Amino acid sequence: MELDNLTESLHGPSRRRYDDGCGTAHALDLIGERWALLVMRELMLGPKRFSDIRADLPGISANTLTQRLEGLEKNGLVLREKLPPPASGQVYGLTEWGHQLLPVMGALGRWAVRSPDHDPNQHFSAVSLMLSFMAMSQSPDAGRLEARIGFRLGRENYVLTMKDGGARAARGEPVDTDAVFEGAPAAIAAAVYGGVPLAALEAEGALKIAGDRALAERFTTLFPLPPKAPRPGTPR
Amino acid sequence: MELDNLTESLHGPSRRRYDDGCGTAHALDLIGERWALLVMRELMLGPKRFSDIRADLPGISANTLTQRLEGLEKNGLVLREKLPPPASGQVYGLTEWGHQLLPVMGALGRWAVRSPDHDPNQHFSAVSLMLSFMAMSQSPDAGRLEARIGFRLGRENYVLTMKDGGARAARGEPVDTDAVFEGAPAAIAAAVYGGVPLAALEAEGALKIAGDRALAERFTTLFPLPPKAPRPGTPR
DNA sequence: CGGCATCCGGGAAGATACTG
DNA sequence: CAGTATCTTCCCGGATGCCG
Repeated sequence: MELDNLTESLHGPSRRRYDDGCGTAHALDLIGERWALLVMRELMLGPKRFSDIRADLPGISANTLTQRLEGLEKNGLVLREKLPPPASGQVYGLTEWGHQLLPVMGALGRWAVRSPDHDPNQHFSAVSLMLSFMAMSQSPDAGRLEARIGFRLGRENYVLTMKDGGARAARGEPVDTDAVFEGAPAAIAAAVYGGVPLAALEAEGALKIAGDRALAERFTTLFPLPPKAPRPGTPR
Repeated sequence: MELDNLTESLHGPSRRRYDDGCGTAHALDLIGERWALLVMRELMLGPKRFSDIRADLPGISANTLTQRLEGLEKNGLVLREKLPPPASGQVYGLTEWGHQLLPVMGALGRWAVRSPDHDPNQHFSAVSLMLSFMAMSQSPDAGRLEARIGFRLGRENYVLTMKDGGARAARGEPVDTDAVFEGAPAAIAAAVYGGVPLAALEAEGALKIAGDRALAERFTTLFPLPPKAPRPGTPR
């Protein structure tokens, strides 16, 4: 019996997976480890280098990021790509299937922000800010604005195209945009989700607006957070 | 410095949470710990006792289950309810907000079963089997069957009501049902998702069918698994 | 029986330093 | 820039035991 335990602990058939045929359980085997889902999030708008992922996920260690990327690649969600010679180096991108996790992440996020403990005034990565706009524009009460909004978020620039009550973000220089936000993602999140007035953020130099300022002002009101769940909760 | 580390480890502001304003990250703070999502799953069709949750989640330790239930209760997802005097004891149920995680879990599961590594011929809990029917009936290619199917799954009995291309499961005795499956959840999963013929399962005594047998046969073909994602994956 | 406290072993995650 | 090496900390799982 001791021998059995030994051999099982050495190369057991299932070390730390849920042995469960349910799809949800399998999802946890795929992306349930710590940081895995946030790594996926950072790759949702295009491939990234190791260092950039790490910079956008403050708190993850290089060691852990290496392990997560290895695991996600082994599971068929992430691809390691070599950049063409001029910009030598390698980046990590999502497979088609991996990218299909995007709407699920959106639904998960919309559910989670109803938490009484959720605080939008915290760190925001550039990608998570853009994804949050896409996710919240799927809400029933999404604005019907049609516009192209640019974002200069330090290293990364994005354009958000709003059309037919939905929003779609893409990396790229803000050209042909109606308005441009420039600042840290957290500052923009404070304006849109935290209720901080644009003027206050501009006054302290956290944010700069270019283009149609009235449009920018209106943009900050487009994504109302869903109502919080009651604290004590009601039985069902 | 040692002192700082000590005090921080004792009541630090954030020991192992992601300090991230993004909704998806907050979701992981709520339900990202190991087993947490599966505990939620087990409560989706009604309150359960500690021991029953544990019995349906082989592999979880009593210790861990206690911690998860505490955490989920603190986060406002789970409620500890006292049963009325006759059946003394206590059960754990979901709050309204906690129950709203159901469609998100469904989407997550539908995404995950496209994994090349997913194997439906494994352990299935009674709840996860019923939830899988609800999730898969939301697929675009859901059958248009209208029927009431009963399930006798050991301790727990359920009725699945199929209507308007959707399925809804509820605990309860199979009464007024068109057909009844009786057996272990894994056996029924083998028939529906694993492609094992009903007759084979009946022959080995793993399954019994009552009522309209042709309907039962047809039921097993109603939930085709989505196509697998390609193994090497294509870049996007 | 239901639930919680405690101890132990193994392994994953975090911090730091270092290398090609 | 892209990781690896090493060490420490802490979480998870198993076992046992206590208590209502």
